[in-house]
Amino acid sequence: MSPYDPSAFPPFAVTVDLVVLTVRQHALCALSVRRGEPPFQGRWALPGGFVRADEDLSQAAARELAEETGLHAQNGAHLEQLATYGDPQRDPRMRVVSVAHLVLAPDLPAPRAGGDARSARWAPVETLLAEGGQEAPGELPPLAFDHSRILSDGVERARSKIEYSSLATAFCPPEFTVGELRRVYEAVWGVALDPRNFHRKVTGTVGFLVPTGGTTTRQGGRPAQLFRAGGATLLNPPMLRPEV
Amino acid sequence: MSPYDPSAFPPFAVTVDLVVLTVRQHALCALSVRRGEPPFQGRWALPGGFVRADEDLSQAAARELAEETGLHAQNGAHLEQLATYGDPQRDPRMRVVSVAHLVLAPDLPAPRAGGDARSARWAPVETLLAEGGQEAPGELPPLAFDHSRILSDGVERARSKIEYSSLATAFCPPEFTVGELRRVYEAVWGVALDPRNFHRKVTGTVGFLVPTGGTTTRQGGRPAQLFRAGGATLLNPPMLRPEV
DNA sequence: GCAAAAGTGTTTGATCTACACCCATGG
DNA sequence: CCATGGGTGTAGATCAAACACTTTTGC
Repeated sequence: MSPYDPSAFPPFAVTVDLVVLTVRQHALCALSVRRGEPPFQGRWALPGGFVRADEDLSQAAARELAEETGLHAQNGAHLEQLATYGDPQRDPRMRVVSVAHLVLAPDLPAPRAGGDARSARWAPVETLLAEGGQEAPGELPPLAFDHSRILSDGVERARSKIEYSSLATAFCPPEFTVGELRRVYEAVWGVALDPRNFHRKVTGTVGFLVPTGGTTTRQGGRPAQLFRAGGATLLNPPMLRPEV
Repeated sequence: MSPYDPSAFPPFAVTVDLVVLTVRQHALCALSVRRGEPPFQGRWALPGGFVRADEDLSQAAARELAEETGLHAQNGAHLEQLATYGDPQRDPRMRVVSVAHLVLAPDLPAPRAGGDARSARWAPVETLLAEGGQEAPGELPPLAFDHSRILSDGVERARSKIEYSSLATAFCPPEFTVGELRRVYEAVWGVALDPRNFHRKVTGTVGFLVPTGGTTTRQGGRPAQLFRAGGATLLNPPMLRPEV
């Protein structure tokens, strides 16, 4: 059998699933949607959907993101491919290969899913990934399909990538303070960082932050300088993540 | 339209493509195979093939690797998923989504493709990625499909991953010297490293190298200690890649 | 002996950590 | 005036770069 005989390939469905992360109230949160139909009806899952016949994978991811959250990737949010999941048993109905994407977004957007706000929500990743044990009120068992695994991989990617890239700024609004950026790192890593050393580090890395000239006191205390993300995408030297 | 209506999804073919890297004669080389049929007949391409109906993606990659090279992933070689490529135009015949995998292998194996040695070969990645310009004798235009892009992504992944993991040992035979490991880094990064500092660094990182007790003079000069890869997979602190 | 590669020691500079200290606002 | 967060200075530890030097083999 020729390896490229078009009549010989088994048919697959291809989907994109989205790990959409944001930082709210000092916690790393992910977007989840409630499934309205079997399988896993009523369970929480990652947003996603089928790739259309004429769409590239990243286009499909951006479209699903806009449809399910109103977020547009070019508007500050960051979108990248995460990994692909193709276990033959991962969907009980048919053979589905899912190309997961990772989105890092600022806190601004309120979730919406087809106009039904109750069927989409932000939840702390610790809550979504807590398996077994008693659930908090309103919490439900692990995510549908293999979405716990996908979410876990996405969180791990985000945690490691903010070490050596400027991606943490994708969690911030267009203008932000050093303290706000530090609280992003603290929320994503789940650690406390020294504010003094953090300030010196990020302001000393050329191309990371650009002062806008403005200041704000929205965090209280002495007015803080406002910054925009600079052009640099790679941090050298990297931010050091404290030992656990 | 329901997003999970089984009758509504467009059909895709799903393949795995392999970026198989090794170090030979102080150069980073990739495995390429000559295409025997259209499209791109006669051109070089990455090895790969269709995912079968009952196979996981990593199983398919391991199977293709064994079929096309005789390499077995558990035998020292490293296999990991790289990225997925799904441009609607990437294959002129039909909609194909390819899940690329990255393989790092020691130099030992001679390539074979269905018994036909002439249709598979190792070539320096610089040669395979050199686009345009005059080709050396026996060289051909860029790889088929989007395989130049895939190879380029795989090389970039390997270059960055040996910084902070012990993966460089996957390029070495089961027992190797510090100098051999250093020449792996030099070939993959295309730089010269200080042998003294390199030696101190790798032997000082706990869990990276385990001395076997043996020595060898296969590189000439004073006999060198032989090592096996230790259990550690993450290098902390990382190997520092010199500025270009 | 000489070339070649292995391995050790030492100096210097960069950088991270920890913490003392001052600054500018709101209440 | 005081609590709160923003920002600077500085001493010690740690680590990497550079390079002089010794060791052990093959020829």
